[in-house]
Amino acid sequence: MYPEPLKPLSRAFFARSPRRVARDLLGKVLVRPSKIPNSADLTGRVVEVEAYLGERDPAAHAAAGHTRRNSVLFGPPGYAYVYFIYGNHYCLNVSCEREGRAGGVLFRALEPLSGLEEMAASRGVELRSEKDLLKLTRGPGRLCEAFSITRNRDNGSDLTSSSGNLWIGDDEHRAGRILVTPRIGITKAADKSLRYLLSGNRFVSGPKLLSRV
DNA sequence: ATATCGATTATCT
DNA sequence: GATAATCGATATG
Repeated sequence: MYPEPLKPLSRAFFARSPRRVARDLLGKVLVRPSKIPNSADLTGRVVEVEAYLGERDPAAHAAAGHTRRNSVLFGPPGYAYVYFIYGNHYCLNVSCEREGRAGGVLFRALEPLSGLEEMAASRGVELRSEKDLLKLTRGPGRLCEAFSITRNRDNGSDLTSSSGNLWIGDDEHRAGRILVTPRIGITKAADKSLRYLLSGNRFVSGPKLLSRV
């Protein structure tokens, strides 16, 4: 299934700028141990992320300063920041930088690898054709629903521990060509190019990249 | 194919 | 009271 066994990423991996963490997260694997006995863990390869820079980034939740909601972003690196948005969806980030300095990376899309049936059940979709795979983890709200990620369960959990119930692994997969574009779904600082994605991967969210005139 | 809009709630002004 | 790091449904070319 994987080129190499999955090894959790180190704390030091996340103790860097969100830009570098975001770029290096492409190709890594998000892991949710299955809650159903004897069934496959939920795993997906990271194919699209966005960097959020901290208090000086108007689009970042940290821009408002330290609040109860965003406190994970100001804590140590490698922890899950999960928030609820539009009354409907959760989004998953991982904290970066160091304690006291906010920064994070938003997971925008995964390529599902294992546990697809359980993901489909959580998403309420039927897997009839190849195209249905795109409904599982393409988009930040969708991937959270597929992995049953909620604020109550997952906000503040350590993503560097393979004994935790959500973590990020490295199987030494080589990421392909990386594209950098402006972030999407935001209104502030929408011009900054802080979205990183694997070129040509069909699980990347958003409109297809066309040559703009 | 792209465009617009409603859902539904935590958070902040 | 307004807004939001979204999604899915509906409308229209």
